[in-house]
Parts: sequence; C-alpha cells; structure tokens
Amino acid sequence: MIGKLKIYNTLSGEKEVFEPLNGPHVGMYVCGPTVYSDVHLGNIRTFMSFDVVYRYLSQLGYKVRYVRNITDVGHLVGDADEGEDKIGRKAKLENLEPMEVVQRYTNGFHNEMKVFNILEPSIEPTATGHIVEQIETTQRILDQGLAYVSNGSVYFDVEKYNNEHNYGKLSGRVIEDLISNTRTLDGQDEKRNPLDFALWKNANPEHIMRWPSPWGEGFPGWHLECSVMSTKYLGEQFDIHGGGMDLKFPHHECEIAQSKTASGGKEPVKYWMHANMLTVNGQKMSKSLGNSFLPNELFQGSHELLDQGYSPMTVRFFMLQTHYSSTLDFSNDALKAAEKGYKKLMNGLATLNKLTYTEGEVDQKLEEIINKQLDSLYFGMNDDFNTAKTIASLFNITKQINKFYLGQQEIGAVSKDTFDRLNQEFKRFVLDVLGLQEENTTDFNSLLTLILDEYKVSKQEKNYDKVDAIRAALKEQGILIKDMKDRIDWGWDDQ
RNA sequence: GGUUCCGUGGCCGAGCGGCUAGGCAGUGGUCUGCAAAACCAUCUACAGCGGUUCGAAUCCGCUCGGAACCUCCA
Repeated sequence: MIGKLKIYNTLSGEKEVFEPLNGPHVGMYVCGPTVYSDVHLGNIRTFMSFDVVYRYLSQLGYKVRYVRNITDVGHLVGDADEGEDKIGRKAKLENLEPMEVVQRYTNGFHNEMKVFNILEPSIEPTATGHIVEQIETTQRILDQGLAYVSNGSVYFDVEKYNNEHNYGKLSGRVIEDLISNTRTLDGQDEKRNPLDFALWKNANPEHIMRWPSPWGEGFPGWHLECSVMSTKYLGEQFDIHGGGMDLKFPHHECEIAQSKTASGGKEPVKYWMHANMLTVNGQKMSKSLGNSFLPNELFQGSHELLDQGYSPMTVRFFMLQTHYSSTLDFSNDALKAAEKGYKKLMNGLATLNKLTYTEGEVDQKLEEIINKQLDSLYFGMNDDFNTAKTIASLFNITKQINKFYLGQQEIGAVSKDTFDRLNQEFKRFVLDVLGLQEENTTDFNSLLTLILDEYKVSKQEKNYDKVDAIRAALKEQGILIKDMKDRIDWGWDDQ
C-alpha cells in the first residue's frame, strides 16, 4: 500500500488516518433508499460515492462487509413522527399491497444500481425483515430507562440521554438550541418533549403495515432499523457509517443515541461519512422540491434542462469528477464536458491495450515521472477518496499513453517493470476503483449493413476472394450471409 | 432566527501557507488527401475590503452573494 488512507470523519470534523477496528476486516454501513418511489440521481450520487469507498477499500486489500439497507416500513410522511407511513400511503394510492410497492421500487433501485455499475453490498437487509430485533432493541432501551411508553408508542427520551451523553455531537447541535427552536407541531401530545423520537409507533386502525408488540399493534420508527441492522451484522462497534448529508440530523444522531443506549454506552461508529447533495441550479435535488431527475430522463435527454441524452458512464464520470463532500451542480454544459472527458479516458484505456512493450534505452527521468503519476493515483484516493484528484492523474497518464502510441515517446524509454505497472494500475483505477466501464454504443445493425454493402459491391465487381473472405469472417462471428434473388440478407448461423 | 458550509479563469472542478491540478471550450503549432483524434505551446483565476506572515486562493476579521440542516428527503 502506498501512503495512508485518510477519511474525513464527520464525528471529529477532521481528516483521520483510517485504522480499522479489526483489520483486515472492515464493517461499513450505508443508509439505503426508502422504496416508495423511483430513485433519482441525487440518491444515486450518494450510493455511487460509497460504492467508490467500498471499491477502494477492497482494492487496498481490506475484507469489507458492506451493509446497505432497504427501508420498507417506518418512514413517515410529514412532520415529527406523525402522518402516514410512506410505503403504506403509496400502497393505498395505487391500490397495491405494501409489499408490492416495496418490490416494485426495490427492483427499480437494483436496476439503476446495475446501470451505474454500483456494486451490490454484502448484505442488503430490510426493515420488515427485522421487526423482532427492533422490538428487542426497543425493549432494551426501555430497560435502560431512556425510553417511555405512551399510548401504545415508545419514544426515546432525548433529554435524559443527553444528561449522560452528548446528543448533537455528530451534527454539531446543542440540545438547548434545539429545544428553543423546535416548532410546535400538532398531535405531539404523546411525547414528553418535541425532540423525542419514536422507537415504536402505535398503528391506528387505518394503518396497513402493523405487527404485534408488547405495546400493542404497531410498526417500528424509522431511525431504529439502521441501529438494529448495523448492530446485527457489523456488531456494536464498526468502522464506517455513511449516508447523505441530509441524514446527519436527525437520523444519524438518533441512530447514535439508540445504538449507544442499547450497547450500554459504546460508541457505535468510528468513522462517519456524509456525501453531499446533488443540486440543480444551485438547489438541492429532492422529491419534495419537485426538481428531481430520473435516470431515464437523463439517458434519453427528455428532461427540459437537457438538450441531449447522456449515458450512465458519462454520468458516473461526471459525478466522480467532484469530491463526494462537495455539492455538485447538474447542468447540461458540465455533462457535455464530462462526456468528452469520459471518452478521452476510455480511449486512453483502449490505446493502452494496443501497446506492446519493446526494450529500449531507459530514460530515468521519464521513469520517475511516470512512477510518480502512478503513485499519485493512490495519493488522490488516500486523501479522503478524492476521485477528482485521481482522475486528474489518470489524464496525465493518458497523455503518456498517447505519446507512446504515437511514437512520440519510445516505449522502451521506461523499464518493463514500469510499463507493466502503468498497464496494471491504470486499468485498476479506471475499472476497479472508479468503476468506469466501456460502453458499447455501437449500433450492431448499422455496422452489419455497412459490411453487407461492401459484400454486395465486391460481388458486383466479381472480386470473389474478398466476397469469400467477408463471408468467412462473418461466419466466424456467427452470422450467415444469405444471397437472396433480389437482395442480400443475413441470419444467425445455426452451426 | 439558530447552526454549519460554500463563493477559484468562458464553463465544470481540485486545492488545507511557498511547488504547472485536471477536464471542456478558445488561440497558435505538429501531424494529415479532407476531417477527426492525439501531441506541443498558449490565454483568461482565486467575491470584495482589511489583517497576520518573509510569503495567502489557502489562516483571522468584516462586508456582499449562495446553499444545507434545524420538518420528510441520499
């Protein structure tokens, strides 16, 4: 490993050298989607950011257990633990079983992940699959005296927790400020304090998703699932917890409070990471603001802000050109530039594959430059997963590759070792770390038409050597040329 | 209102006190049947005003502008 990986830890507000609790094993938890509607590009950015974290850690040799949940119950519409469950509401609206809603949008989510080449997590647990554990944890928190039952619901007592621990540590909140700034909301009489949050909610008669519990029929609170599932699969203490910036407060703050209470005071997470928002015209992309882009609108260019479509890998490249902790503004011009940049990089990759090494007189200076450029791929990623830096280095290396290719630089001016290293590291960073891949946008049919036209012309010219050659070559590709009376057609070769 | 963050050249975007970030676009070359690609060179910067320092885009203060969170959100 070259250099040391540093991670910006939201908890400390500093970049820290990454030291796993139980190396080489690393436990990482990322808050997944609530599957009540299609994921938009803002959601995708977050998952992509952590995909790169997962990829890089794995490339460094860590054995990562990556847990990313699916929220399929408990996430309420509207303010302060009131209102309907998002899934239940959608189910009613569309006259579906709640689990049908969950399945539909989970499938959609998985599909988008695949399209953007975002790797599957090691475990993808669902909230509804862990009701029993959530009830247990609620009970444990009650036993610790930091929660209370009210009208069939169970609430976490934030003020009491804050007496011993620091509620607001992660998000930099001061509980007194929070109390004085809290809006008075309707229907909060169940809570002793507006800051308190639900561990378990009593289900009113209309509520579809419900489970029996010691406190009556109900459903788990949103924050609870992440505490429960991260603890179950990664232990009471684990290395990395990620999520979108907007989850920092209150979601992650509540998670810490719950996990810490349930474990008897252990700090659950060593490194908290938060991915920044995708913006449109400087404003956060979100469903509620109605400015969200769906991936398909982008691919097809059907969104009003776009004048053309962009491929998934263009978007991936576009997103990775910015550090995950900065906001990223979505614009047509920026995407256009990214498209060219992406192609340049992929051309570099293709060119690299065409190079063959031949011995020559080694230029020590060049040798050093190239090795430095290769090192800097690591330095970029080591610096809190700074993909922007790494991409800049990749472009510098691309320049070298092109020079070799054009013969402007003798390939033997570097040693075989360095050339092999270049070959290996370049591919590793482009494909494995950044997760970019070749996109085949070539239209098979038009290419084939081109060849068949050539075949036809050759035949007319009675150039039978060429005719035979084309036929043989296509046959090798499994394509059979059919000389019809009036035209030339093709079919799949059944041999 | 409270808390936090941001403001870099035509555009996007790194940068964490001294060392060419990078991409896109522009300009001038090399190459070339034409074109493209590629390579070389080159032009535009650090919101404003003060301060600290031998030295500041980078630290501090103020002003202006923008955003996020404080309520569901990745």
